[in-house]
Amino acid sequence: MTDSLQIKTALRGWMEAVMNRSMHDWMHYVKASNISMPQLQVLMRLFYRGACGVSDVSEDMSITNAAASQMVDKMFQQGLLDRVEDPIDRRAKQLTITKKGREFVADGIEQRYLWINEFSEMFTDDERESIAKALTILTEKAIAMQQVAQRSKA
Amino acid sequence: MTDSLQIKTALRGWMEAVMNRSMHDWMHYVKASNISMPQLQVLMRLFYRGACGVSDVSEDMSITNAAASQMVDKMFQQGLLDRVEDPIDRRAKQLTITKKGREFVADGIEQRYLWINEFSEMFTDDERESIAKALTILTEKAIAMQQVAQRSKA
DNA sequence: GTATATAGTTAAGGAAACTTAAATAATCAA
DNA sequence: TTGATTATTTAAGTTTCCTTAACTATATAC
Repeated sequence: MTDSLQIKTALRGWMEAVMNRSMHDWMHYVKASNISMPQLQVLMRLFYRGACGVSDVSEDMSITNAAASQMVDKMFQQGLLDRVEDPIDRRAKQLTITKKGREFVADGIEQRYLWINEFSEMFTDDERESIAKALTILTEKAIAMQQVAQRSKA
Repeated sequence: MTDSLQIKTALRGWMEAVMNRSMHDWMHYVKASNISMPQLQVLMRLFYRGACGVSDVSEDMSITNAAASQMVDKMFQQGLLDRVEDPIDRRAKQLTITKKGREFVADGIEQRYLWINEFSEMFTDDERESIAKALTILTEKAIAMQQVAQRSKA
């Protein structure tokens, strides 16, 4: 299990180095726009995980349904998301991200990843190959794990 | 430059898969406490980059000095940071994170990284070795790049 | 020494994100 | 069909974050 400890340590080190910067960059991106951090959280949920209802938002963010409803309404009026009646359960609403909302998130990702371009130039060819390979394996497993987690929740 | 593209893609894939989860986890951790997201940002700055003045906080967060001063005062009263007069320049204050503040951040990191422990069990021994090696190189360079960026700013 | 710039604080007020409580409307269970 | 549950909304009010404007105190330039 020494190997397990080694990879844990390596992962933590890497995450620490990169997370702060990334979170910081998001906050700046958000501040420069007229979208708030909580609103970004809603957009991210819709961007990455697709349509959901108002109460899914409130659950995701640990706020009351009332708060989620108000926020969603504001975002609807700003054209960041669409809100239509669920044809199957007419009490519920289906929220989907709009083109404008999707572009906001995508541009944020782009901007945050500018440093990746710079960063990527810093390696030798040997390093590049092994790093790309390692990251690919990591990413696959991370996605797999996330899917399992989501399925077991539903 | 095809190799450069490959590593860029791999990095982005990894970041996308993992960053969201991590940011989401931070927000939950913060919401469960009585510390706000902006306050966490201040704590993170002090935690990772050490002591600074009030105007460094306002610059870091892109808010006015007045706003920073108010927030710092609230956090001081909550015992999250210390605020003493700078002996060299008596107009300025030196802000440092307290034990309580440091523990809050450290516990957040711990909690957020629980999944890393689970995640780390998912690899074969071969994978572990190459991944740990790759991540170590990545982390070194990331830290080096950050330090250069900070020095060029000062 | 006087003027100017810099670091921080205080006051007043606005906008946003919450909360609880009460209401509406659709679904489900009997 | 009646009663209970569920999804969402609305209203009223609180707290936090932030702003501008005015102020204090120290440092710096001449």
